Amino acid sequence: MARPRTHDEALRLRLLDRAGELLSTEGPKALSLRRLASDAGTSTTAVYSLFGSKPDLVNALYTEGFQRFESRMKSVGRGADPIADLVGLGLAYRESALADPHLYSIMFTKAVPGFEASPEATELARRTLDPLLATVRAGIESGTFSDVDPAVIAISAWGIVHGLVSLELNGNLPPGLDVGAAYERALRAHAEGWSAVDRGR
Amino acid sequence: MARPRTHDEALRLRLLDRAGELLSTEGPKALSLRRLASDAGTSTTAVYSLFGSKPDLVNALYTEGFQRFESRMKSVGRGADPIADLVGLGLAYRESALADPHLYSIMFTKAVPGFEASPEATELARRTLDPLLATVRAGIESGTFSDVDPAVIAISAWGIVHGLVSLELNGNLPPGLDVGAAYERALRAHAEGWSAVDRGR
DNA sequence: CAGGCTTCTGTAACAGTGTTGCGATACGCT
DNA sequence: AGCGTATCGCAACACTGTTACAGAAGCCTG
Repeated sequence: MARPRTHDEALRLRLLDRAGELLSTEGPKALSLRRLASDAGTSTTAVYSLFGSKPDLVNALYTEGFQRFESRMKSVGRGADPIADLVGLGLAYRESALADPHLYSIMFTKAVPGFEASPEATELARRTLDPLLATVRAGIESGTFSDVDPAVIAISAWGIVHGLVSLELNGNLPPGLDVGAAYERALRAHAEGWSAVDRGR
Repeated sequence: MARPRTHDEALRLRLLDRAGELLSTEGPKALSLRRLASDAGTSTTAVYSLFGSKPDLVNALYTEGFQRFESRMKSVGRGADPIADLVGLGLAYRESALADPHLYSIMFTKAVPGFEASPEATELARRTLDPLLATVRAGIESGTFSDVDPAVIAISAWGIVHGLVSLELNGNLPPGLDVGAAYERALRAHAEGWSAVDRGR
């Protein structure tokens, strides 16, 4: 046997970087293998040796996005107030999305038509919710949140955060609105809606 | 002059029907003009006379989707309890999305790469929120909701509803979860979070 | 009823896409 | 040193959206 896996790592990174750049500046339509390869100074075949196919390349971006996302989520600590913690996670979510909108678009909206996330990537995405689940569980234990299935509260929180960010990135929100303030306010109202003390049960 | 606008209306409807069908059964990738025209028994050029381009055809589906959506939203009446009304609107939103998932995907997630909604279609989409705004305003007037900018509450409600439905349609929700029940519960918690009486202000 | 103008539609071409054989190259191991 | 294999570049295939160019079809005017 001879020459097992050389796989130019520099080229791999260059392709991924350029792919993200194309995605963010000109959208998914502009992400073509020929242009990508040409911009990176190589040929389309290199992409196939390095990644396998275009969906596989997108899958690499997908995991990259969720890795950054996971580290941001983990960096949000837990304090004394579960409601504040929940709001903090939501704010981190939005910051993450605004920091890499093009990654967000392939992570949560199917921006690249043929792409399906690999099982490993899907598992990584699922694991991203763990900090949220932990915060919810802590809030239930401390009696702050209603004693329901933690998954339900976590998904509810994920839903409002994801929905608001999607609407913002899609340009569906009315102009002139202070998005940041409205966002935080909505998150707080949502968290308080799950609060047990306010409703006396 | 001669032969002003004949524009076979039957063909137009046939194309739209088949386009929606292709979209729902095989996804956006399978929606090609050649196949669409072939299935409808005509040629690709007909699509260009009837609609203008592929994005314009998608725009027709987009408006179609929002028209159905608007009628569903309008059919949700207002009762005595603004919280129940808000939850009712959210349930109608989900039903609408589940009834036409393929339309939903082009209405809210950019499923077709090159497509941008026309100004008229965008205005129609904006108007869809009017019932929600009216319900929120009524709730503020009756003292049920906090006295903040109605747009903020409306967008918050839209956000959680849209987010949960997006997650559901994307398959991001954990298996084994009773989605309908969790959905309704989340909507109720959210609405109660905006309730003024519970928080004594 | 005939003619002509306009609108529409089908064929075929163009540029572009993802993907894949094929041959050549370059590299790591024996 | 040289063999063997992984990688890469070229070119082709089948497909996409779009459009130039005809031909056909219909409606209004005379």
